Amino acid sequence: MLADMPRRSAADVADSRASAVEAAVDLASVEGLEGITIGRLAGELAMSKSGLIGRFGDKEAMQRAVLAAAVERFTDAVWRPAARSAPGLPRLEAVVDAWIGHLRDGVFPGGCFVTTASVEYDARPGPLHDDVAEAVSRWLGVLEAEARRAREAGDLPPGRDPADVAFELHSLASGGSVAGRLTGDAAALDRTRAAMRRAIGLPAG
Amino acid sequence: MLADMPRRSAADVADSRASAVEAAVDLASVEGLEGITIGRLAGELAMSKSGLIGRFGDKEAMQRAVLAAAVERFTDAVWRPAARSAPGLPRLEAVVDAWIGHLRDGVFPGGCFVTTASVEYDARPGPLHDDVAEAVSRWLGVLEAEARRAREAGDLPPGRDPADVAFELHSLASGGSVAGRLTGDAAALDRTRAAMRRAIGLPAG
DNA sequence: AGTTATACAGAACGATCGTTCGTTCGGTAT
DNA sequence: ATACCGAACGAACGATCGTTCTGTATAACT
Repeated sequence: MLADMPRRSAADVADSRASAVEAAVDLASVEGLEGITIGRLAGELAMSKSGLIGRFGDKEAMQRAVLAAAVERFTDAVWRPAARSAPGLPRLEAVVDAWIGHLRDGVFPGGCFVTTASVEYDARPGPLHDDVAEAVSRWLGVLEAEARRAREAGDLPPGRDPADVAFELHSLASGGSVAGRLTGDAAALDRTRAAMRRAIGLPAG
Repeated sequence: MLADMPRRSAADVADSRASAVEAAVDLASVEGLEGITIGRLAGELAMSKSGLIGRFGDKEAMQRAVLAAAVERFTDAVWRPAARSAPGLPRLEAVVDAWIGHLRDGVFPGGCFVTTASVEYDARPGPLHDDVAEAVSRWLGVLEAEARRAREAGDLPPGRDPADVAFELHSLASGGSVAGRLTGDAAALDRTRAAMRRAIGLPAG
């Protein structure tokens, strides 16, 4: 017997909390993690403020859960598909395509969630800063490892620092997504994709 | 006679309002343009909320004035010094150095102001969105014109689209500044500078 | 000197913020 | 059948939000 199992239907509970978090991810991708309001979110979910926040404890815990869910959504949309490609340069190429694709498909209604969160907390200390920084660092580490494998396979110039490659890919995707969305430049994602491919020595095609 | 001149000492009035705006720029570069609070700002300036907001009319007008001042500060720090270099590639090179330099020097205590504002308003319509978009578009236009001159001088590959170059430079600076600040990567600005130089065909040095 | 306009303080407005209660209700275990 | 847990509610808390109004002191102009 599982002594610490939830007494109530586990599926229902998880669904309720998970759907709240997913709605909050969409809202926060537009308004920012700091722009979330318990009242507004509760209104959209047709539940009471106290009922909503009771699931998390306090607002900060909710924000952290929302961030974690957004990272998960990004991983599902970008990393998981790309990880099916062969390690090294092919996988980096697939990452670029999935990355651009998830921006084009509107996986986050307000643009790249992690970028929004990065800007919100890059100059403000606290647990959320640390969470965002940890997520970005981990992603950069993944990219760097892949770039290193590509270099070892001879698919990148030997002088090219894998950490530089990772950082450049991230900067391009992050900055390009914001600028394109802001100015309404329809070609922005194409420009970004071409620049990212250039960064890993691939033809623009 | 100047019929519509301010009745009060024009210099004093301008100073008072200007210093409020400058303080607000510093605050907003950390907390965001949306994170500014009339109460907080008034407290820092040791004046009343009503006295402060009376200078602008309402909060949105104040935010627009703050944004305009931040753009001016960026122009002073980045464009004006670089514009002394010869048009084309030399000027682009100077822009890169001034751009990185203003980030390194902490011209904005919370990182690049326009990037913060871009993220805040890239998914939210309104006058502030339009102001930010206009500022970014103008800056991209300046970069593009310079890239075009560089290409005409034969300092850039003929196949390279000047708009692509401008967009890539902006993406790198914007995204790199945020990621570096967030993760505390001391080498981030160097990486960004190297990537920006690569984007205009210059050696990393 | 008298008049006028302005800058600012102070107080108050309704709204909303995040949080904390006490209560109710449905489901599970004993 | 009883006890209990957890989810969710409605109501209220003090704090703060942006805004408005009123009074006043001061500077500028006649």
